[in-house]
Amino acid sequence: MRDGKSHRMEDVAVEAKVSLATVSRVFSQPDLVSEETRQRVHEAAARLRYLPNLMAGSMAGKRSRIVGALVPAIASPIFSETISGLSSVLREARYELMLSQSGYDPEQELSILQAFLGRRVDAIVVAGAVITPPSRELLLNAGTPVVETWELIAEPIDMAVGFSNPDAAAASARFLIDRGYRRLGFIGGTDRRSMQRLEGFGTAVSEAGLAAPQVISIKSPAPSSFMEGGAAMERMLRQDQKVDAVFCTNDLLAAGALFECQRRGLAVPGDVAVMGFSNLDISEVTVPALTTVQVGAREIGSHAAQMILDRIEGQGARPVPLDTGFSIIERQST
Amino acid sequence: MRDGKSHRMEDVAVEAKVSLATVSRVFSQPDLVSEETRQRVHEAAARLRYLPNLMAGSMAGKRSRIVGALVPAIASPIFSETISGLSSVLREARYELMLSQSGYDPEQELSILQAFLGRRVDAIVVAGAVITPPSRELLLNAGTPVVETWELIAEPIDMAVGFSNPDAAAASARFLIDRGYRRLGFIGGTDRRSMQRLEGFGTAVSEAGLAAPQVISIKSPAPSSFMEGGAAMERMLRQDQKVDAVFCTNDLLAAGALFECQRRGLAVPGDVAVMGFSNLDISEVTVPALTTVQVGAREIGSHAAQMILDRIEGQGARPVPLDTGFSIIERQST
DNA sequence: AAACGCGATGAAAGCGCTTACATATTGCGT
DNA sequence: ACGCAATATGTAAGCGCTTTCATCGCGTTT
Repeated sequence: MRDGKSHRMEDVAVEAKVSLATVSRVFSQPDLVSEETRQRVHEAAARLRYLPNLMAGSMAGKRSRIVGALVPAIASPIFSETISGLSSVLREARYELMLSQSGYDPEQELSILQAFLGRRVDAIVVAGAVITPPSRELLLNAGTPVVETWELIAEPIDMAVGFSNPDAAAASARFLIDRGYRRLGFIGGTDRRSMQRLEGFGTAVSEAGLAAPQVISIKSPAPSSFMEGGAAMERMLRQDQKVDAVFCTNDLLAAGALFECQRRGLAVPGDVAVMGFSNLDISEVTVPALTTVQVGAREIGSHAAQMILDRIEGQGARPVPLDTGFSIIERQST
Repeated sequence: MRDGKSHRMEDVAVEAKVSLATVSRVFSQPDLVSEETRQRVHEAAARLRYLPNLMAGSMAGKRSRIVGALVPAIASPIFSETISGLSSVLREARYELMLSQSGYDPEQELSILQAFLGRRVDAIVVAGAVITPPSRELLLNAGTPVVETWELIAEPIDMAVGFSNPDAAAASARFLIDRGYRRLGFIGGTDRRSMQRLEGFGTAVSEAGLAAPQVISIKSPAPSSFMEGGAAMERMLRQDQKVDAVFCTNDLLAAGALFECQRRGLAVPGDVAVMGFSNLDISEVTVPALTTVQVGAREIGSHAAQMILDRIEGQGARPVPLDTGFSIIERQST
């Protein structure tokens, strides 16, 4: 420990009686070094408990081996599988994840993206974030690879991996209609993805020749809590137009709605059917278990990571948006 | 854009007709620069869309302004509030969060900590991780500030913020006993915190002169899913010794257990009471809502962040472990 | 035996910042 | 009017790596 500081590559070089450059090669391009030297260097490094300073490495080399991920809220389970998938694949490739939450605030969003760029992350993954025009422009100018997820953006900034929200919602509507439900309700937020789902849902309903769905919009910036689902279901039930099935834009809302029904002694699906979205863990265990839409949250994350790696390591062209699809999982709530 | 690369401080210096050092000062110690120059530099920077390279800054200065956080699983809601609290406070102080998951694997844990140290993070926060001896030794030698959370470690590596798991569990046992329950069950994992809770719980039960609790141990490395709670409850009910109240080491297990009871038509709390731990969102909305133990998950995170900041910015001495306490929240499930 | 190619190593020039330290400028007391 | 402390700015030495380019042996080729 040189005077309280950790050892540098040069200390290892001295210890192993080779040059600084050789030590560097041992760690980053081992084939260029003879077996014997390589071993000597490794021993010296171990003796000194040497840990390469990757920041200095990033500085000299071109890459930081850090990927920034931006989510609306870290504590929301909606995106956590995606982040987990992202993290796993990145780690394996020796990249690290820098994570930040915007709290649905456009200014925070911009400031976080700036911080990421300032740290010269090799890529940025945006999980269902707002992406306001200033943020968009910042990213377009920066030239850093960007992956937008959870939707198939019409004009992505760069890369995209997700599924068609309108299609998934339309399929859900048709599913409910096929099951015989006729008076549909829709509970969702006001964010872009919710609106897209509403659009698809509404279209499918009207194509089936049914009355437009009863819509309960949750104004909260974070339309994803159990409580809000419960409150929305309460409003839904208070309406004049009675519904026989309610589609919620995520499983948290759906579970909240389901619990609200239980609290009121309503039978699900007898009195009203409830359908969720995302296939979170919770949907599988409630009683009744929730019919929902599987969207491969984790795969979205791992694909995003893979796209980034392909782009950085190979110099592959920009891939087309990747459609991860969706499928409806039928359970007992419908 | 110098030939595809982003601008450097020197470009700004030229544009503003000042020296490199002055530009640096404008960004890091603005008081040292005259109002007029400062403005000129800011204008030049804006004109060039200059974004300071914080990595280079970290390299030259002493700090990376990055904090590493290690959790067992990113997708587990148990620690996500803690991480969120951590992230919020750090961001405000212009620090970034580097997040990684060990997947309960000691080797991963070690490798992640090495990666953090290699990146010269300014501090490391460990959220209820395993901390195997090799990891521990690594951190002890590194000299990087470390915060261990979610328990009051006897000999922390460095700093600690959390609560007494045995005490919290003992209080839970006494709570159930006070409510008249006599044949208690305990559902938990085999990780250290679960074991501590079991110990506290058992002690309180025996001090009350009751028979030892029926224990169902979940061997899974990630003892935190709804499914596991359900399976454990099923085993519990299949035992000879009948129980009238079951304490679960987290709300996910408790909710899973509750749903299992619903599935079997058992009344909660009539036939069996269920109590959880952590006060996750879910505990508030199930029917019946779960009695649980509030542990201030988010505060643990924000306190950890504050400790780190105090330590880094001030040169405060190592603070004593911070006890964030706990409190029992009585709801309808008991 | 001179010329050549090749693998292994070293020397040195950055990467884009921060920060002493040195050097002007300015205002002020006397 | 002169000296001195501030105040403002510039100069240059790193921070710990990566990487190009040059060098040095040596076994081959003709």
